[in-house]
Amino acid sequence: MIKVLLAEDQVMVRQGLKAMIETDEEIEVTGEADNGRQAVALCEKQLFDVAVLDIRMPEMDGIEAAKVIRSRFPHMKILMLTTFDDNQYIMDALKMGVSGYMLKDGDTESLIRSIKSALKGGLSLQDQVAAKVVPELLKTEEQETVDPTLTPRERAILKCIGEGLNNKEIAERLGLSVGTVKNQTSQILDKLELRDRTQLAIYAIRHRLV
Amino acid sequence: MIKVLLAEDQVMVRQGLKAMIETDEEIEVTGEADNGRQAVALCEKQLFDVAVLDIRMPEMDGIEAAKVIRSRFPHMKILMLTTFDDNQYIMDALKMGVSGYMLKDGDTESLIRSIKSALKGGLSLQDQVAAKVVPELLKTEEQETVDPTLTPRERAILKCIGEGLNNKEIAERLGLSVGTVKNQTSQILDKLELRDRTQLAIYAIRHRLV
DNA sequence: CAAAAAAAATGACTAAAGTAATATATGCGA
DNA sequence: TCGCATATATTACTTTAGTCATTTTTTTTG
Repeated sequence: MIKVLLAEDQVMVRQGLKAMIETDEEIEVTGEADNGRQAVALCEKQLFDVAVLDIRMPEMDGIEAAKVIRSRFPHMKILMLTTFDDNQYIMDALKMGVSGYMLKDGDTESLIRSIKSALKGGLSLQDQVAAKVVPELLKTEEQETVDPTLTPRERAILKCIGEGLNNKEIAERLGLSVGTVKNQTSQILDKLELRDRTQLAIYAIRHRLV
Repeated sequence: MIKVLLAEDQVMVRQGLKAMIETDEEIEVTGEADNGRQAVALCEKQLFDVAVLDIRMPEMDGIEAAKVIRSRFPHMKILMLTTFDDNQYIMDALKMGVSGYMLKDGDTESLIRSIKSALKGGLSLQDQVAAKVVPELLKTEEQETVDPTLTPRERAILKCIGEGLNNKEIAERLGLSVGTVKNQTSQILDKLELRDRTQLAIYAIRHRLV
């Protein structure tokens, strides 16, 4: 039997959710809370497999509660429940490793499916949520294009600078003289309209050369 | 009626999928292809709403096909279908903006749900896939902790260095003398066991001070 | 208030970075 | 093979960065 803790401040909604969840005979709601603080308190008295937490609650909100539960009862899986697909909340929740982020307007089945999936290590994201959050996450991944007028050699040097090497080390690694490295560096500075190697290192990192 | 293009090289599997999809009376498979090239060719003759593409196909694989379809027929939604939850494929697919990444072992319903969701702008990720890919995406987000022995002033200087300022500029911005900035910089280098400001800039960026 | 601690400044120095003009190779097409 | 372009080197020079010992100023605190 899967033991679920349900935290939601609106009693009607909570009862609805409870009934909904318990239509599945493998799941039982063995604890109910009005707010995050109560939820945490319950965790200290009883054992649960999954916590279903509303994001917005008085006293202690769902994110805070999730944080506490995560650290004190690491075996528990956490599903966040919300009315809004607020971007910042989603990120915060995902960062702390919740097992799902559900909109309340979803159907019965999907909540039940998520509870079971959570226990198997899955992460349930409703399609609308995923559509919003994945591009956001990918944004940091995409690299800006580096100046195409840079020669391969110049790129190599730029990469070295981005690794924090000094001219002597770069010369050794690339089999050049220190003077050449300096000259090339000047070239690169010219092309990229930057001033010194520190700015080059920043450029290299921001353009994911390193 | 939703028009679906189904590309999958194994005929048996394809027929199975087709039957599966067409249990829903709103959806119709109006095109079938053995490989990516055929799929693209079909798109040029017929109109489809959604393309369901197997990742691994002869001639032109699903990723390639998706890329072409994405650019030539941007109104079409694309769902990737795969046996394996291969990380690299997932990333590639997500980057090009597919509407779903499904494992073949999923149930009938979920594929149908995904097709409909795709048309509404949703992104379907199965729980196992999401559980794998989201932490991967978050990894780049999480900041490493900066050395706690740094004083606020030192942090400020480190941040400036990370922005590519030289000592004079830092002195002006923080209302210090150039000499002080140099001294402080030496301090920071000592604490972080680094050699020069270029390495400091790299440190600052990697630790998200800038 | 006065001693101690912390923060900021100075000056003198060395090392490294960056600039610029010029020289020397090295490869490649006419 | 000549000549031209490109890559690499050399040299000499200026500027900036970084070190260190020491001093001044400010802040803290007994």
